Amino acid sequence: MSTIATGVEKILRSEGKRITPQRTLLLQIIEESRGHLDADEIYHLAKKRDPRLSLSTVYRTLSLLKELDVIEELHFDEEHHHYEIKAEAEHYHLICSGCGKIIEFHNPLVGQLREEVARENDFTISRVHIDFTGVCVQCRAKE
Amino acid sequence: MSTIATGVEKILRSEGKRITPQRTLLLQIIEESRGHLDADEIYHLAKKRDPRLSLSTVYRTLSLLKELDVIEELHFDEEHHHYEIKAEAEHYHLICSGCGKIIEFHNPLVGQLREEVARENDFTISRVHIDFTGVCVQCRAKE
DNA sequence: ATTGGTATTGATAATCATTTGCAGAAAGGC
DNA sequence: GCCTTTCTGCAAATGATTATCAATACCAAT
Repeated sequence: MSTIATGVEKILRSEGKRITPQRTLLLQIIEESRGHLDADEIYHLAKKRDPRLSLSTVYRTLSLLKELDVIEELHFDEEHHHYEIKAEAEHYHLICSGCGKIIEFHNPLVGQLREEVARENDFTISRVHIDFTGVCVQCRAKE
Repeated sequence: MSTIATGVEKILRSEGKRITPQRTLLLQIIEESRGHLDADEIYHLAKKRDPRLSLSTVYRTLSLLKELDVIEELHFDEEHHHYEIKAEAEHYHLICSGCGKIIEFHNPLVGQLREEVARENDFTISRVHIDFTGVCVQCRAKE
């Protein structure tokens, strides 16, 4: 059913990995909730559907999916990491320091920036990581 | 002597904080080594000059200097953090995945990008965080 | 200079997120 | 269904960072 999950099954198979209910469930959780959950949140959401699930499995699955390039690990200014399905289109994050809300954005200037910086520094850039921290409209109104 | 250290002393005093040899030493280390050290590296460097120094003091001083906005804590794709003197001019990082080298860069496009994104999303942006991961010339040659 | 009050230190234990070892459970090719 | 090998769950281990607490040392006022 879900486009991403079926694609991932192929990748798993081709790597000699197995398709287990835990992996399927975790992938669903990450996919459905479209966004930026951390390991513990994923664990609790998944546990509602499979109470026997262990946190180790969450971490192991997360690192497997990361290896397979299915999800991406995000390092915001926090102690733990967040994960999201690796989208086709690159995007970046806008984080509200008031409410913690995370907004994704795109902008063509990023491409230009990337090219310029690569040229100026003789670098082959493979990953772009941009996040802006600030205050959203709602939080600004509250202050 | 060092411009930064003397400035920091004022800030410390005005906050009722004390100036201790440990703090002075740690600030020197961070300042001298111009760059992106992690807590443990700072600890070992400092310990050479003051063998009685404890790791706790390193962490405490680091978080104090961060509060005072003297240094900045960087979150690269690693488990631990890196620290650097907060430069007047904002800059961003280019990280070589081959040798770990970190290059700082500036680019006027960043300002444009920031403005556009702020306007489009109704955000007041206060911090910009950009890092590009890739391969430097030297490492590319080796492959 | 001495003192006293409080911030700071070093050593150690505690915490939090994440990882690992191991024995039993279960995919999936035969 | 069987058998091999990967996975899982649990518990214990790890690595980075933070908290505790008694001892020490700044520094402002005497």
